[in-house]
Formats: sequence, C-alpha cells, structure tokens
Amino acid sequence: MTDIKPGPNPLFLREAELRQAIEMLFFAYRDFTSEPDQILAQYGFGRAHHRVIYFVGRHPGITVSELLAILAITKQSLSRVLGQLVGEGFIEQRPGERDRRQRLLELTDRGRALERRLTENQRSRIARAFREAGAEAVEGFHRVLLNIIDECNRGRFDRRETLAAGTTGTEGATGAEGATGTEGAGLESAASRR
Amino acid sequence: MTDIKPGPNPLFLREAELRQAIEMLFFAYRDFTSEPDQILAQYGFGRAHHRVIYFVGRHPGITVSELLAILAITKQSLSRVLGQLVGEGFIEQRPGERDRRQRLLELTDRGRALERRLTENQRSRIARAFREAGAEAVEGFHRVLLNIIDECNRGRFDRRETLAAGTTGTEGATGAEGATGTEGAGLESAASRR
DNA sequence: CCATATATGTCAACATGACTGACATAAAAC
DNA sequence: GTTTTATGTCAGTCATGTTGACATATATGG
Repeated sequence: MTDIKPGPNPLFLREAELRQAIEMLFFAYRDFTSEPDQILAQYGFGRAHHRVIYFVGRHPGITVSELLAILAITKQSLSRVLGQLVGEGFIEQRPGERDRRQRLLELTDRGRALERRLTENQRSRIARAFREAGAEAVEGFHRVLLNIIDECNRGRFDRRETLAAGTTGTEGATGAEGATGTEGAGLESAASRR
Repeated sequence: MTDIKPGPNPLFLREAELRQAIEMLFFAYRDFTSEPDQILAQYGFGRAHHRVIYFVGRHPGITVSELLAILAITKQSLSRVLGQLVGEGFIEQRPGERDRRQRLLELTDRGRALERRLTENQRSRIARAFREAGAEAVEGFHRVLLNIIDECNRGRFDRRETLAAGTTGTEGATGAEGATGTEGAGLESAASRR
C-alpha cells in the first residue's frame, strides 16, 4: 500500500491501467481538439474543415479519392466542407495532368495561414507534452499509439515515409506523387469499405 | 537518442515528429471508437450513449451534475441520451439520500452487460497494444498522454485515486461516495464553464 | 416561514457532420 | 464504342451538439 503495486490483485491493477488508458484517450482527444474548434468557429467552420485543411496541407496535390480514403467519410460529406473551403478561397483545385478527371487539391496562401494557425496550436500542445515527458516517454508513446491504430492504417506511419516526407523538402509540385505513395495502401481498404 | 537523428535538419525531424503525433492521435482515436460504434448501432445508440454508460459504470451513484462535468456537454444533450438509456432499462435513477433533488445514476444488469460488451472491445485493443509495445513504452504513453490533457483535467488521473478505485473493491453501494470524491475537482471548473 | 439558490427536467429551434440512395458528367480504359 | 472510374450533386435522414426559456422539487439561509 505504500508505493505502487504491493498489489492485492494484479488483475485489478491491470484493469485499472486499461480503464485509465481508455479515459486518457477520451480526455486527451477532447482537449486536443477543443482549441482549434474555437478558432474554426470564428470562420464558421467545424472540425471537419480542420481535417480537410490539415490533410490537404500535408499532401499538396492530393486527389479527392485519396482524401476520402484518409478521412473515411462519404464523398457527400466531404463535398460540403470542401465546397465551402474552395468557395471561400482556402483551397484550390486543378485538374490532374495524367488523369484530367482528377481534381488535385492544394491550399491557397489563405488556407496555409489558417492551417498554420490551427495546427500550431496542436503542435505546441504536443511539443510541450513531449518536452515534459522526456524523449524516452515519447518513444513509448509512439509505440503504444501505433499499436492502438488498426493494422491497415499503420502503413501511414512507416518510419521511412514520414521522415522522407520531411526531408524531400519542397513539397510543391511533387506533392501529388508523395501523397499517392503514402496513401496507396490505405486507399484499398477504405475503398472496399464503402 | 544515440542512433536516431543523424538528420540533415533537426527542426525538420521535430516537425515531422509532431505532425506524426497529431495524425496518430487522429487515427488512433477513430479506430479506437469505430468497433464500439458498430455495436451501439445495433441498439440504435451512438457514441454519446457509450460515454454515458461508461462513466455511469465507472462511478456508480454518480449525479447528473457530476456526469455533465465529466462529459462537458449541456444538460439538454445529456437528457436525450440519458432519457433513452433509462427508458430502455440500461440505467436506473434513484433519489439522493442527503439531497433528494439529486438523481443518482447506476447501471442495471442490462446496462452492465452492454458496458462490458462495449468496453471489453476497447480494453482488449489497449491490452494488445500494451503487450506489443512493452511495459516501458506503456509508462511513456501514460506520461505523454497525461501531459496532452488540459491541466485542469489531469486530477482525474491521480495515481492514488485510480488505484484506490481499483482496490476499494466492491464498487456497489459505496460507489456514490467514491464518485463524488473522484470528480470533485473537475466539477468546479466545468460548472464555471457553463 | 419565506425568499432564494440549486438540481434537474423539458420544450423549441437550430447547426454540424455524418449517412443513404439516385443520378449526372467527363475522361480513361479496354 | 461500351464500360469503368473520378467526381459532383440533389434530396432526405439521423445523431449529437448548441442556445434560450421556463417548470418543479428540494435545500438553505435569513
């Protein structure tokens, strides 16, 4: 009873540990999204807009299909928010070069500004948490979180790809290629889902 | 720390690391909730019902106010789902002893069965992730996640309390007291919020 | 005892973001 | 030249959140 786990019942402790993790995920995700939500409200946007802005910013030149695969929502749902974002000048569309049916998506300057404003918030929250928890904890955080994610979605977090995305640099015209490569695996599973 | 980051630009890597964490939270939370969502759909329920069932199960005898403070939604929103759960026999209400205005909430057998079914799913996902990541990683996971949570909500995860909840055992008639004690701090902040 | 505060419930209206189903168009592919 | 694919769109529904106003029962403090 003095310190931790002189335990009367290790199963109870394990139970408590799992329950705690469940609740921490709930509170962490809620707190993590609440500040951006407030910013978005100023623009008349919601969390759905944030997700679109985020992933378009992350994968410049992404196609609508790829975006749908990442978000795992219907095209009708995406259409509403994407339409607003394009209409209000946060996102630009341009036809694909090889396949002119595609509408490649990209942030405008205005979109990039909003993206920075929104993500900056979350980034600093994470950065603070990482700093306070220490490098070793960060490693464990990654490892556990990755294992919580469905196996079919873990491909998005391959060591190679993420680092590559950061080091290939420009992120401009080549973005489409990068996005296609990154989301290839995910596309299939999501496509089969709906 | 030794063999990682031979990197060309430590700022880029840090950027990538933060971005990766943001995305992992997104995917992890989505995958984490999707299976329970499917089960809930069979009952005509949604995620909101899950949250109510979960926290009532976790704090038997909890008051409506306390539940509102945890969920951080309006009483009108809660009323709808709570009304359904009571109406369909998943949750029971009884007047408070000291304060008869209160409606103390408790799961019925039926409610407990659903709670188990729902949470079992998430618990095994977390358990698997913990097992595959290792004890050290779990420690880091906890530390980081706790730091992501708003400071005012971290009180819910005091070492003492969680373990106490696990070791006090019975979780029956004494639940009301336990719940009141556990959520006391959180109540104020949320109460002042709306 | 009466006035006020608190715990809870309820009605009504609305916004967001998801869903399904059906249909349309342009371009690619075979 | 038919079929498939990428995308868009119309129309309706549902779940879950919101605000605002008001009702009721009980507690609490002069």
